[in-house]
Amino acid sequence: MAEEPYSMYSFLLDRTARSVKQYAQRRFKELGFNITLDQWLVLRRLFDHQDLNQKELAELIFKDTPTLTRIIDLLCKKRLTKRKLDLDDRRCFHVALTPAGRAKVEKLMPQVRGIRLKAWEGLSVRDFRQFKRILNAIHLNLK
Amino acid sequence: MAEEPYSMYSFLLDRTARSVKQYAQRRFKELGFNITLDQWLVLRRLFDHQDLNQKELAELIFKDTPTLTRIIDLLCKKRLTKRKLDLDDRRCFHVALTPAGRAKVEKLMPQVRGIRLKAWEGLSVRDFRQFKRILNAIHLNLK
DNA sequence: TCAAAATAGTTGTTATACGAATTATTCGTG
DNA sequence: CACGAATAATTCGTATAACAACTATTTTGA
Repeated sequence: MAEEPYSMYSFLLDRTARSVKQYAQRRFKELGFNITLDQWLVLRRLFDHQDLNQKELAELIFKDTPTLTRIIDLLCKKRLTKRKLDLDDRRCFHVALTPAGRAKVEKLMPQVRGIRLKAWEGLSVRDFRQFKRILNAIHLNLK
Repeated sequence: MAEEPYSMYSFLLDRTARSVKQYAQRRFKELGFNITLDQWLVLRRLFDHQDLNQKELAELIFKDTPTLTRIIDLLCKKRLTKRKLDLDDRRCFHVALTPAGRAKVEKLMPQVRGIRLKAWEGLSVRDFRQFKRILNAIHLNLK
């Protein structure tokens, strides 16, 4: 667009984000992971941080609480996570991996790294720094 | 993550894409546009290219045909677009703006530009070129 | 020419996205 | 202490996202 140099950024951003998600989802399916990418994000965070409540978890992965509730519902149905009532604050649940959930993260972690790296082929660490800086700047502009 | 320099790119990408969409959606609502951002994308393309069929339109905005069908359904219900049967190929519909749809695009265009530019505050044309290059590279890696 | 393949669009299912409203509980302040 | 405000989680409604299956046409290739 001649009169508007930035006009396509939001389209490119959205398109590429969906490409990445779609590719990962397809590979997850081909490899028989039996979880979605968003479910993976939750499992991965729980692997590093045990005993988060849903609010904290939602903030970590930048999703709202209704969305997180449903992801946790699905993960609990798959017996990969469990909810534990916080006796000090009975409004909260603490979410934790089950042994099966922990085993799943350990098993999938190297494969997920491979899937993620595919997108970055031919790009450098320097590119990554630029990319990160710009994405963060956009995000902060809209806070 | 120490062992994996690129590990957060997909998270940042997805988070920022959602920030942008969410911000635009909020402003659309505040300004009483009464359409979604995705519906806007369709209207905007139809403004430049009359008489596309749904397949062509889907490719332009990088969505699949079921998703586009549903967006067009909503736009037709709002009387902003109409479907016209192609007599040469009766599998196709041509989609066009109604007069109300065209008027809406003309009215909203400058406001949408303002919304879009908010995200880019403090960033340069040079940043945009980098950003575009990297997004396109990722997208092409996953084709 | 005519049956198989390809194509445009729709419908169904599952999951995510987001705002609004609701419930249960806890906090803050008078 | 009490009561209204704030908070954590859930539920609801609508829209998008992806994929599979389906219908109706058109194209193809033997």
